[in-house]
Amino acid sequence: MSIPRNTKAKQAVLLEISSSDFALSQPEIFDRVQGICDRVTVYRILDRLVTENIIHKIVNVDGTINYARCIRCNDGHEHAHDHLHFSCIRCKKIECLEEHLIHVKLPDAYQIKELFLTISGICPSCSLS
Amino acid sequence: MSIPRNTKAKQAVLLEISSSDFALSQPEIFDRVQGICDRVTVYRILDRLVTENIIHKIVNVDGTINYARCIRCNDGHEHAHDHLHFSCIRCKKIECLEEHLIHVKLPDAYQIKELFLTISGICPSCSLS
DNA sequence: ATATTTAGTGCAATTTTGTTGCATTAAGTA
DNA sequence: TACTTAATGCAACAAAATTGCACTAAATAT
Repeated sequence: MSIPRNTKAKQAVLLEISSSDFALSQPEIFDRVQGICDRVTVYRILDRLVTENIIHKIVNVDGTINYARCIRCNDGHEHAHDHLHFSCIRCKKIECLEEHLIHVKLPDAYQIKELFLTISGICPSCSLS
Repeated sequence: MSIPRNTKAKQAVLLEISSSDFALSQPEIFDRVQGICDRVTVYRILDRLVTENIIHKIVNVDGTINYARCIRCNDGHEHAHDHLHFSCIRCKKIECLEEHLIHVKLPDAYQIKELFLTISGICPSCSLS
């Protein structure tokens, strides 16, 4: 297995994801690192960060893919994604609600790898306006 | 509001979805009704079937969108999607596990509309091989 | 500090997926 | 059988993601 390098583009992408309080899509990330690198590079960096267990991939209820830094991903260890995501249908933002862990019991024949619970609705800040 | 018509293409699409025991993607559906109608027509039929509450849209953990006939959708009534989907990472099939209903309590500021719980892993038939 | 190795990048081309406009067709009803 | 308009086909377009390949630059060794 190859040794990952800490490039300027990778740092910039990770910084944007880390400093956002909601999950970002590839176009949003590319927009925020404008000038730093190519569009294709953003795709490749995101793929690598996911396989390195540094960020995780969240699919919105409309099918758009978003990326967020997972609190428990910081150590780069293998882990299960077993918490809740809230997907606002108004502002389209996705929040990780880490405190809500999920436990589901299925028949033994099912080998569970990850849990993805996404709740769609109106988020608190959109509820106000 | 316009009155939906029961066209040959619509029937064919619905038949494929109904007779499959796992959720199908647009390309898979188009493949199975090959010759019956255009690619664009399949997109439009799927959209209509979703708004008519006859089928429902499930987003896979890899972002691909799949369509399935929901047991409780048969009457065409408005309803919440609050059951579990199992997404096999090997065969890529999605199963609806209707018997597992989910109840989550969030702070009042969150207005919940729909719940999407998708569990990824290896399905029983892939476990055997 | 310089050379070496190869992970990472940029660019162009391509593929896949989904959308839109408009003329034509056909399902349901009168 | 004629009429209304929902639905379709086709072509063009747009967006999103992927691939190949030559080139660049991190990280390490010298």
